[in-house]
Amino acid sequence: MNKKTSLKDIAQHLGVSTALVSYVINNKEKEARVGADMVKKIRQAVIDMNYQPNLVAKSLKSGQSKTIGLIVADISNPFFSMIARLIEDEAMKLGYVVIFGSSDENAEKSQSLINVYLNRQVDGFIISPTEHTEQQIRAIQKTGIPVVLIDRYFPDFPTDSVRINNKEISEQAVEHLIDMGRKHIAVLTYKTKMAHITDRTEGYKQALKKHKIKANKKMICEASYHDIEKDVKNQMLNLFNGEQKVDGIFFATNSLAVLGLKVIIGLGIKVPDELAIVSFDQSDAFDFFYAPLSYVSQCLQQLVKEAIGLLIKRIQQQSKSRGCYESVIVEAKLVTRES
Amino acid sequence: MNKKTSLKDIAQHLGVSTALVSYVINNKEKEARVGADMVKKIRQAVIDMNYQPNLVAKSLKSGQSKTIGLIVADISNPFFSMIARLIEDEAMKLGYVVIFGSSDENAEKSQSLINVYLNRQVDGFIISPTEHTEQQIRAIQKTGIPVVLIDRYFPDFPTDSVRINNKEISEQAVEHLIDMGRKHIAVLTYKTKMAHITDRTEGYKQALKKHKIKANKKMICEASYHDIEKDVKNQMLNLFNGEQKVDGIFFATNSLAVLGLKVIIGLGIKVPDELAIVSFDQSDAFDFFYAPLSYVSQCLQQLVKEAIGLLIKRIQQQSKSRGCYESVIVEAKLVTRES
DNA sequence: CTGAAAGCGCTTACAG
DNA sequence: CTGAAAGCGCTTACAG
Repeated sequence: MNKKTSLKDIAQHLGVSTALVSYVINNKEKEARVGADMVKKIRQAVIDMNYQPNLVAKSLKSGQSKTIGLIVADISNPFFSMIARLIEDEAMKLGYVVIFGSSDENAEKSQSLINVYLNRQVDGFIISPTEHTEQQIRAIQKTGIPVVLIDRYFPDFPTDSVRINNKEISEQAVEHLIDMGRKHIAVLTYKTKMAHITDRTEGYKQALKKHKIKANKKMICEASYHDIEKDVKNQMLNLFNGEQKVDGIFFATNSLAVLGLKVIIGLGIKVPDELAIVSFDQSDAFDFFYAPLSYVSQCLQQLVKEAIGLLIKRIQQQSKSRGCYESVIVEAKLVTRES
Repeated sequence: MNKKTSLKDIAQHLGVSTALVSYVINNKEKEARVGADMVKKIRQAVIDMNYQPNLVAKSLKSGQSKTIGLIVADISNPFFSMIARLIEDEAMKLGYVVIFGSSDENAEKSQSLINVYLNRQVDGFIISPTEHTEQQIRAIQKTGIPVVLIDRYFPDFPTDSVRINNKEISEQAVEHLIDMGRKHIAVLTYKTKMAHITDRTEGYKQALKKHKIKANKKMICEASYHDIEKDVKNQMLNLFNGEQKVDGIFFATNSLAVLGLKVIIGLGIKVPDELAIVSFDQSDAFDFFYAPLSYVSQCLQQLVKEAIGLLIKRIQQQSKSRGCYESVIVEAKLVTRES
């Protein structure tokens, strides 16, 4: 358990002040005009004594923890774990470490995660927020610690955010179904007020409108986050067992698509003959479906890159440019396949 | 950007020493015999001034960062992201935060993650290690910081570790295939020396031996981590296009199973008529396969619970019991379905 | 019951 | 070119 060697240990060992050692370690020997032989001696001692800086002390002194706090709905959801992975890579490159937490679509959990992160002095937040957390985000902003929303956002609320063009791409997706000759198109979405989802429903409506297809409330199926399996099942069964014909469906997320597809398989509905499908995002599962699904492809890599870029920029400019926020929209694209 | 209020601010505001405030905040007013009205005044000020402790300073002083460093092969792999999620939940409950990193089966990345975590003074490590990292683990142990291996382990190397009974459950899985009347059973596994995988191949061999089925090297297919898609494809095509009959296959992980199944589907092989299958772990994808797969189910929840439990125990007993390590084996079970 | 002070490991103006 | 010293925000023996 040989205690870790500190700056002081090296200084004592060499009979010099800690200041010298600190300068050399941080490669500031130039600025501090440390003697060349002193530099050599110190560098050697650093190696000999296997010195490892205590980053906690450094953080306390510098006020920078070099830590990013990540909050998503659920890190075990493939969509978010992929985002987490990409954030990790980008952050590491820049000398940051990522701490993560899952809010489970629960505003209280979100708040408690934020509190923990604040107390731990994270340098910045990347959050995919949950309903009713506007004030939490606002509170972070007030502290002056940068926060960038990713994927999800609040349209009436000024924040830095990075997301895709949900509405437009959804419109395109549904238009694709219409182009394939479908006229009775349903959508399966979440029961939520979050804009990234309602935008998708909006896009759906707009596509119908554009092509003069009358919207029908029954064709809009909503599942709650908390009872998703049961809800999807019920909604889908209602939809396909109703008197209303359905020959196309748009899934607003891949989790919904995975569950929805199961029902479709269970009902023995033939894709694409009886039903054409477009989904959001990819899933391993889709590859096992006999008709490869058409889907909306978001470039998560780019999404993350923009988010980290923006966050780091904010961290560096600090307190300046308060109250001036940026929205980055990454273009998603439609990949059409057999479904 | 109203600077955060510190202990000192409160003390000054009240005209008392920081010691008092510290005691009250940490609920040590009893031990320190702080006056009741003083306690009241301080508690009020803490609320009024919206005091939030600086955990970095606390860490520096206490030597405890209340942080756990998690290293897995790839956080975006569903197996690991599920583990991450469970670790997060357990850790949070205990007041710990988790920082994560992906080693990509690369010893150098693993080392650099470990270094970063050490410098950041994590209180403990949970690692699913990569090949050739024994010495890295050893080095952590030497520092006195607890490390628990999860899922993967080094058989000839003393560490705390939590894992399943890979060999026995694999033997059972293959025996199940034999019980179903299969005699020409292949295994698809990784090309690695890591014991959690080789144990599975051993279990396979043992099952054959027990039932007096001659082993055949050609039936053991290995894919490398780094070229998994191509390797699986080639190996599987070789296997099924060879003159050797194959009527059963055991997939050593779910990633392998997902890729392997695609080939099987591509070749139009009928499951279970022509080929019986047992896989490791679950996947969303399997639900879309026409014959629900039999699989080995590991209880990740329990795995994580044991791992965190062991880690916390080590953290608490600190330096004591050096060189004495524990291996916890969680029993996996075989779930048999149609395949 | 309360305060003054040292110290965790580091950085950085300021002297000399 | 180098050292002494203050300070980041906290805790905790030690006096009184």
